[in-house]
Amino acid sequence: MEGLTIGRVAKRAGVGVETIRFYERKGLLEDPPRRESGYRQYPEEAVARIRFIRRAKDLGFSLREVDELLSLRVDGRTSASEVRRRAEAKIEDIEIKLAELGRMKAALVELTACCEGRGATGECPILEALEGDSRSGAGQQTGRSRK
Amino acid sequence: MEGLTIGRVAKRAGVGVETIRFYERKGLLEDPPRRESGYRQYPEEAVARIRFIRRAKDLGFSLREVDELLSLRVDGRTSASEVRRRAEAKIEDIEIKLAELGRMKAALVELTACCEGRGATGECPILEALEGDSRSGAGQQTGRSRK
DNA sequence: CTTGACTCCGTACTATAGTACGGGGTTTAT
DNA sequence: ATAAACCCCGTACTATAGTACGGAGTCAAG
Repeated sequence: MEGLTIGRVAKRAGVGVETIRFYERKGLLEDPPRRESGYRQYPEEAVARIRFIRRAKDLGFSLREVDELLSLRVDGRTSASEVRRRAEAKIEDIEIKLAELGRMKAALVELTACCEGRGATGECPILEALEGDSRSGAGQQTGRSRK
Repeated sequence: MEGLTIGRVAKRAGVGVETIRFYERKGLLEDPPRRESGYRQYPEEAVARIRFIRRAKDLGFSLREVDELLSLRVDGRTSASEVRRRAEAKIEDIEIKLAELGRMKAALVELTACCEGRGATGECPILEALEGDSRSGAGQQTGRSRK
């Protein structure tokens, strides 16, 4: 047999068959070749692509954003400088997420340390830890953050 | 005036009024005291709490998970060791996210460097960068990751 | 003391990201 | 060669996270 069936791809990627068809409809997965019967035939790479989609989604990227990430390549329609610009924008997004996650982790670490000592914590220890620790959004206003 | 109105909280937190009522219904925000008229009166901290919800959500946590994070405190119903256990589990979740984001960032950095040089990139540079770079999920299987 | 902005509440609607269903054809293992 | 398992497609349904609506009451300024 030539290529993977949708079911095999689904199993390897840890998703349902319907999810793959859904991603295809959404344009996140290009339409794979078919055999005469109409059955989809996937190359091995499809699995990595789906795993990437899943991971990115769990990191708070929407499918639209994931698509943007996956489309970052130089081709006829997109120049190298354009790709570079877009990639840099994404890197910035990621750096923000990294910083936020770092702060959140620090707050939780502080919380576990705190748990060690006394028997009861305050109203909302995470927020307290987050505020006491460093200020970068809890203060007055970080600016317009609505889309 | 005593406390903030819902509209003021919304503006400061960068969300709509309805979102705050929604979070209240979901139990993410405890019901604030009211004045005789029925108007909600929020303490200053409510703003920080809402900002936290927003940030955590953007990091890929569901509202249920955010609630779990916010509920991590020692009180009558929860022992210190239990809180510690749960906090540690969350820290692990975060560490996974941090690692994934780090890998994704590295892939994008590689991509921008690549853009510098030649004029066109491969099929899907991000996935290529992710695979060539280090293997930690692209290989065989990281385990059952479906819920 | 009234007018415009704000709040109340319940209900309904929207977008996103899947999941499930069902009637059919196809593959494959026995 | 036949049944179990798999795949096709379109459509419909679900959960999550909001958004919008509308009629009524409240507040703050002129």
